[in-house]
This record gives sequence, structure tokens and C-alpha cells, in this order.
Amino acid sequence: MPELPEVETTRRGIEDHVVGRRLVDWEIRNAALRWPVELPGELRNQTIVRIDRRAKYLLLRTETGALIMHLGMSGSLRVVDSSVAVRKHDHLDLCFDDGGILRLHDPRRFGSVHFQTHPVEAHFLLAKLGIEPLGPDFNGAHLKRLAKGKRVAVKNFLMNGHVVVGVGNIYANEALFMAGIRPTVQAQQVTLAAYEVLADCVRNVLNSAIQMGGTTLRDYVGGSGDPGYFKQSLNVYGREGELCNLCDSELRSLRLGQRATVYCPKCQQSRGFRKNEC
DNA sequence: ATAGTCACCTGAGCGC
DNA sequence: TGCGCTCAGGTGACTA
Repeated sequence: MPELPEVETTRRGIEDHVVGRRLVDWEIRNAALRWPVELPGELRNQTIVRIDRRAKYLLLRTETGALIMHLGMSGSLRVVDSSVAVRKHDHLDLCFDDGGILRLHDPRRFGSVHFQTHPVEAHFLLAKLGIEPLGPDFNGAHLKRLAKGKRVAVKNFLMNGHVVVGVGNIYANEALFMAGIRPTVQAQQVTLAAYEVLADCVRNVLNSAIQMGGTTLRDYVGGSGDPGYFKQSLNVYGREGELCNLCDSELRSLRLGQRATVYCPKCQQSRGFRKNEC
């Protein structure tokens, strides 16, 4: 569920309710997330000084480190008060001094929660991450340089967290459509010019989704409890068999790296000859 | 080093 | 209504 825009939407939705609050207690109802949840005693009574996002991780920074949270495939966070009934799959409550509770809901339990003392970025989940797609260093030259010698499909390349973080299946499909690049082309075959277009498209599709509050699929709900509206503007994801919004060709699907891949056979001819509405 | 597969887990949707 | 199957937004670990 949560891809980068959903995580960023969550970050924005919870930050005003959490930053500046002191974490007075917590309740772990089910510690069996992707890694066992164990929060150290030193975390108690620390104040959340800032919430950052790195890739799809939320970093709730405290005086001595940070809570590192990942929402996996099905996770969501909501700020509630103690009167709100606990639902199935509400695995963790973080309880603050103002009575607010940050509640983690995650049916599939692919998410994770760790506490890491300074330096937070040394944590094993953060140490090897690639660059941020919305940061200043993400551009066509970066992609072209890392693609050298890579025969893997460009879609898989784009979803590789060592290359660029935060581009999940939905937005990889969408960005390749907008750039007019066939998802199956070898990464090394894509030209620098096409990678420059692709980098722009990745940025644009992520920013657009953030502005609309993320993509609502199944049970995703942002931190504010409001659903996202980006799903309505998806061009290819989930639309196999339907008609291309640009040329009326029938969208085709295949599987790449066991993930659903949808593309327009006409608009995405090859390595990116044309720039679609990006 | 690279590329491909597997695993973790629950729930929704489908055909029968 | 139920059973069995496939699929789903992620990603570290494992294998050739």
C-alpha cells in the first residue's frame, strides 16, 4: 500500500499531533511484525522533536535517536484518543503526554518498528538506501551512470532501492508510461535523454500523488483519516485491458519480477522516443 | 557483482 | 455458504 506518497501523506498527517509531545507509554499488542518489535526503556519520556521520511521509512526523532517505522504493504498510522476502540490488527499504540495515541494498524504485518540511537542513519535498514527521488541529486545522469552494464528490465531497475528509493510498483508503472519507455527494455539500453525524461516523470508523478494525498487502494488511509484521491488519475496501473488515455490503444499487462506491469504498446514503444504528458 | 526467486502474512475476489 | 485458488501497495535474504 503505502508507496512514498502515502508515507509522506502520513508523515504530514501525524506530525502536528506528535511533534513536541512526550512519549509516556506504549502498548505492543502484537510484536510479530517483520522483525520483532522491542522498544527500549530509555525511549520512555522522550519527546518527538521531528518527523522525517527517508525512502518509505518514517523517522520519529527523539533526543537520543529515532523510532524507525515502515508500513509494509498494508500498514497505516492514525492519531486517536483513548476512547477509540482498538480494531483487529492494531498492533502498537504510542501514547503521548497530551492523551493522543499514535496507533499502528497493519493486517499483513510486513511493516516494522525499531528504535535506533544516534547516528540513526547507521541502522541496517537505512544504511544502504539509494538516493531520494525528490532530492537534488536524482536526475537522468544518475540513472544512466548506475544503469551501465545492467541488463535487468528498466522497471526492475527503477524499483531497486539501491538505485533510487521510494518508487514502488504503482509509480514505476506510471512514470514509465509518462516517459514513454517500455518497462521491459534493458536498463543499459535506455538513453541518457530518456533517463532525463524518466527522472522528471518520477518526480512529477510522486509530487502529484502527494498533492492529492496518495493513492487509495483497498484499506489505505492517511494519518488524518482521509483517503487519497490519486487513484483517479492513474494512467496504467490496474487498467490492463482498458484503453490508453492518450491514444486509445488497449493497455497490455505482463509480469516483471513477479509484479504486475501495465503499459501502452503504442505510447511506450521502446527506450523513450516521446515524452507523454509528464 | 548481477539477476532471479522466495519468504513473511492477511484479506479480497473469483470460479465452482 | 464454503472451499480453494490467485492476487495485492514492500523488501531483505537467499540462490545460481
